Amino acid sequence: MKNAKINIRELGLTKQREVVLQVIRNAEKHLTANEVFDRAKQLLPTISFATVYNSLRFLKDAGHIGEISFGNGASRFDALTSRHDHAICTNCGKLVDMEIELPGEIVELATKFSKFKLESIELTLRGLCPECNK
Amino acid sequence: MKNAKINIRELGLTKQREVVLQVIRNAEKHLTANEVFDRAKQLLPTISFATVYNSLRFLKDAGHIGEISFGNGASRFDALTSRHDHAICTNCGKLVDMEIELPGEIVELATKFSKFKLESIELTLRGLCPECNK
DNA sequence: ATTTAAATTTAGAATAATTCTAATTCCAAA
DNA sequence: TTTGGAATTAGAATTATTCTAAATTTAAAT
Repeated sequence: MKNAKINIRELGLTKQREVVLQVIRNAEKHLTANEVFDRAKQLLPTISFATVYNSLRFLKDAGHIGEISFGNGASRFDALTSRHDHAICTNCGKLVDMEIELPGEIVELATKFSKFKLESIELTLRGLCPECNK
Repeated sequence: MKNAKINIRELGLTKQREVVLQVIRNAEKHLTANEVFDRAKQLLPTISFATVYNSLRFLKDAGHIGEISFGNGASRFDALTSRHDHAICTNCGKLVDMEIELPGEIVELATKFSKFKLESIELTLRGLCPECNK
């Protein structure tokens, strides 16, 4: 057989990028770039900070991960399973994933209104998480 | 008559904060903190950068302005007229306000799902703006 | 096997964005 | 007036992210 070797570059998954993706997939919460770096370094001690950022961008552009960002502090990243929404606590910053089914008419309305070619759409709820609301 | 003088501090509107608010209200687009600073300085040359940031936080907490933030670059601020949504171009960063009426059931669902005490909820559409889609 | 060219990684510097600090000023109430 | 608390100022400090240039890795071509 010819060409038994897989061209890793075509898939775009270098060792470093794979590690970054694993870290994010295995995380119990949404990590910042810094946290991803710390964990990635445990798996691949030579990985550099710049590579983590490069990988995050690459993985995001490739649609493997999502970036969530609010007015405060660093962006956080999550594994993209499917379309989902977020709730963020205005007091402690706690971030929660939500699965809300958006009615088609809402999506249509937003697309028409903005005249944008839609890539993604999400709902963001801000408020107090149960702990902060006590 | 007693107490004819208004206690400016109770309203919270110092000269600086008023200027910042004016700048945002009069802006033809969504400004970054930096842009707000530049414009505020033209109206009130002694205003400092820190004060702009403090004022932005104050005005935001008071509900007079909104902060919009994506994974890239600086936050942007807009005058809060009423609840509204945003579309952001993934290519050029163009930011557009939208007025989409969210069905009550969606809001309810999100509130129930997250168990958060709701403060605000908004829709964010990402995609290509008409110019970038050509 | 070797060479090549392009992409990627690395380490650290540089930049951008935001917050903090300490001294000063402003303001309303006493 | 004096006073105490809040706000402002200037600039330093911190945090977050991107850039740079040299070294390395990779797949394809020789």
